[in-house]
Amino acid sequence: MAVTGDETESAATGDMPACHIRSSSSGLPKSMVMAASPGEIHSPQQQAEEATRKREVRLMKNRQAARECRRKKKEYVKCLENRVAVLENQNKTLIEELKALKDIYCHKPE
DNA sequence: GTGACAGCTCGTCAGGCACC
DNA sequence: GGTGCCTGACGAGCTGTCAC
Repeated sequence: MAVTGDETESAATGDMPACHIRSSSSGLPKSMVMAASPGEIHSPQQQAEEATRKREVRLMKNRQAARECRRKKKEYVKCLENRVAVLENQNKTLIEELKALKDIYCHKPE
């Protein structure tokens, strides 16, 4: 069986697979992460630069988050497709089994 | 060759949710 | 409340296919 219990559970609840590990670091360049403290900002130009920098950091983080989100979604869909294949096989086996049992029962001498 | 179309990927925005 | 993360929705750009 290729589908684990956890996957079965998450599929039943509609959640993503449990194999996802959340990374603590953002993966951003240090130059983007290091910010001047608010106390150091005085001029309107510095404030504008700070706002621009913050926006760039936010966009970069969101870009990475979107990539990760899509990767997880693909993985989830793959899990579901595997599960469908497994269940279809099980179904086929059970139908064959039922057919065989019916055969035996119908031809049983009285 | 090329224009139309469908399908896919990516970046961005907006809203919900959890945590503090 | 403020902040950060996650994800659905949307638009833009790219690519493959098909009819002409």
